[in-house]
Amino acid sequence: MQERNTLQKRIVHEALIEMACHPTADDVVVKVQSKYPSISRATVYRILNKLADSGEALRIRINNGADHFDHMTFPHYHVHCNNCGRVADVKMPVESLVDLLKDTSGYKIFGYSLQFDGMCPECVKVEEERGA
Amino acid sequence: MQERNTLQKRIVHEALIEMACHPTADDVVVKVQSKYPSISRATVYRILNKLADSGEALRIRINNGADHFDHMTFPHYHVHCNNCGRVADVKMPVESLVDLLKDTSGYKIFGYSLQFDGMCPECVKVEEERGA
DNA sequence: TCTGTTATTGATAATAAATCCTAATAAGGA
DNA sequence: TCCTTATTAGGATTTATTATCAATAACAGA
Repeated sequence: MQERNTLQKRIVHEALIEMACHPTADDVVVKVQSKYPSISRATVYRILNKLADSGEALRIRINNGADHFDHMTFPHYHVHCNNCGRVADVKMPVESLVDLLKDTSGYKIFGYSLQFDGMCPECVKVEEERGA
Repeated sequence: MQERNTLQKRIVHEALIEMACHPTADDVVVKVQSKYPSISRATVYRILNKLADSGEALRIRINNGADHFDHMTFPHYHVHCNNCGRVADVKMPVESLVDLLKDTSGYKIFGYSLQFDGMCPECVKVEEERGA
């Protein structure tokens, strides 16, 4: 038996899809508890992590604050307002990244951070040796 | 009197420059305390934050762990190894981002996150009104 | 050089976010 | 239905970081 389809998983995933904004885990807890008061905070965190790991959701890390989550529909980027803390989608083609300062979306852009996730050559090697 | 040039600031900044890796705040605390045992953890955090705010250092947020810091020399990106947790520089031109999967650097790239920091139109407006 | 102001520090308490722990629960195969 | 075990609830705990505040020390001016 691999993975179980629980009420909690369905409700959390559904809540994330419904929330068009970019909620923090805690936002999701509040939302979900309005429908299902007995759900545990740890459960919501666990399910959100699983969704993020499987690629069904995106985790957005913000300086000086909690992680935000985003139901993945299409590849896109995010702007974080340093003032109010809100996170919004950016529908900007990657190619124009270099023209950041000319952005006319109404956002004042101070900077950006790009981070790759993967596995370094050393770890790839170890993994391969273990597999072989 | 604006900003004071203290021994602590000099030592922390110097340590960050010396550390070619991408240390966490705690790594820097350990390093700095080897030279200057009485320095406080809070002081190191405070100074690192100031460096990051002023653009002299870069804060790199990693899933599931402490922030890493990087002495800024030139614009570049980072790879985080999901396996060992190490962070390394990526000297990849932005233009080739779309060709991620063809990357031949030896890293297995699973994904990336790009995040802008700035101020949203609503906040820009409020700021302007307050200033005027 | 001495002195006063105040930015900064050290030490520790406090906070925030997320995870761990474990008994209880319930999904779903037989 | 029963059994196995993945999953949950709920609180305790951990980890990273910040707040607090008295003590210290930069540095401008006398």
